[in-house]
Amino acid sequence: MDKRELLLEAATKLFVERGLHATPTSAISKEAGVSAGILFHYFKTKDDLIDELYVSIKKEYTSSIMNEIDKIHSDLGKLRLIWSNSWNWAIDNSLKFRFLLQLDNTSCAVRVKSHPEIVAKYELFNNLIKSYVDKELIKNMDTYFIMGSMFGLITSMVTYLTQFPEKRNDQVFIEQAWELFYNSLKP
Amino acid sequence: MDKRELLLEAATKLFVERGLHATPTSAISKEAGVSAGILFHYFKTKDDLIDELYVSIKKEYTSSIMNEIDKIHSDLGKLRLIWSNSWNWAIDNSLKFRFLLQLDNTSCAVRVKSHPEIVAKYELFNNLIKSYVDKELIKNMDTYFIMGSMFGLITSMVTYLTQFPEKRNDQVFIEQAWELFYNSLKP
DNA sequence: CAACATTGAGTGTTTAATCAATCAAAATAA
DNA sequence: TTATTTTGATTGATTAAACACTCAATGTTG
Repeated sequence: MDKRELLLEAATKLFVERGLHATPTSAISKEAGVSAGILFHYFKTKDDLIDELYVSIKKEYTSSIMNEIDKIHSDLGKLRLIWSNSWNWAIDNSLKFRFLLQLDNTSCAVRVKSHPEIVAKYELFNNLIKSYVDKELIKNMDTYFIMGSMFGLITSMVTYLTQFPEKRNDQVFIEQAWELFYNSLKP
Repeated sequence: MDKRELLLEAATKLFVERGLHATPTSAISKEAGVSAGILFHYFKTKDDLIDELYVSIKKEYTSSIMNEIDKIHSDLGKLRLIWSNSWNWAIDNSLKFRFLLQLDNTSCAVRVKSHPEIVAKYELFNNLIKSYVDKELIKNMDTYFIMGSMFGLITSMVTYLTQFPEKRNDQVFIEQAWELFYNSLKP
């Protein structure tokens, strides 16, 4: 198996479990089952590994948000799909999601928080929101504020579902959470 | 001035600016303007310092939430005060708030995330929400989910206001943000 | 064989934590 | 009051361990 990928996976796990400050590169290579030296063959430095890991996960997440969006035609349906894409990805990839959360709140750690591909995905989403505002489907507020509160609600939903996993398939809960989200946006 | 306090302040600043993994104890004592050794006079280990810092900040935050709540008598007024107490504290103490965010998303780092005093404050808040649910003032959902989404929205509001500080005194924005929050909770 | 992947012992540096030595101030004794 | 002792705060040089990263040697593949 691809050792680079093994290293990234091991790093994700350990960074989330122990934090950046308590995961030496030696622990990462050990967890990945490879030699200590090979890490520096694939990543120039530990910080480079962190950067690349962050960017690759963020890409994966932002890509998943718009998944199958073209299959839905109603505006509200699209919004609901984005909502469910978001929290489903976050729960199916909770380690990766928690890694993002951990790093999004430091000014440091990741030197490259934006990346053309990621920015483009955000722009796509932002434009969709803008069009919804124009159609008066949602509140007329700064679209970045709207995006932010959506991510805030998704984070809280993921935190909650991580604590109570049985609720994930509880249709009543899912419906209520969506309503909570959508009501916050309605004009 | 109290050197213990100086150390905690310096640590907050550096942890947020550089992250836990990139702030040696020597940097903390230097920033605080004290000797390297004194840190270990006040805190047994670096991890102890992190723990104590987390608990003290969390206490401060949870205490601020209910500030002057007894001066307001209407239910909705209380909820709105809690909302504004929360985001005002977070913005007035943005370093401390970002430190909390940073650590709340790691399973590690802080070994003591709960503390009787903190838990008590949460319970107080939780009971208030419960009474609101009973009065059908807000949605009938799990109160912990409601609390969580409130913190999610506050976090996003703080992130936004940090980026656009001029909005803090924009009454239209403040009103819209409150409405966004309250609409998400209305039955 | 050539090119690249992989190893793990080795290197120099940084780190948390210690500790003997000062210092200031308070408590006690004369 | 003054002299003496005790206490705890404070220092910074020191230490032992942990760390990121290197590299010569070895393996693998086409």
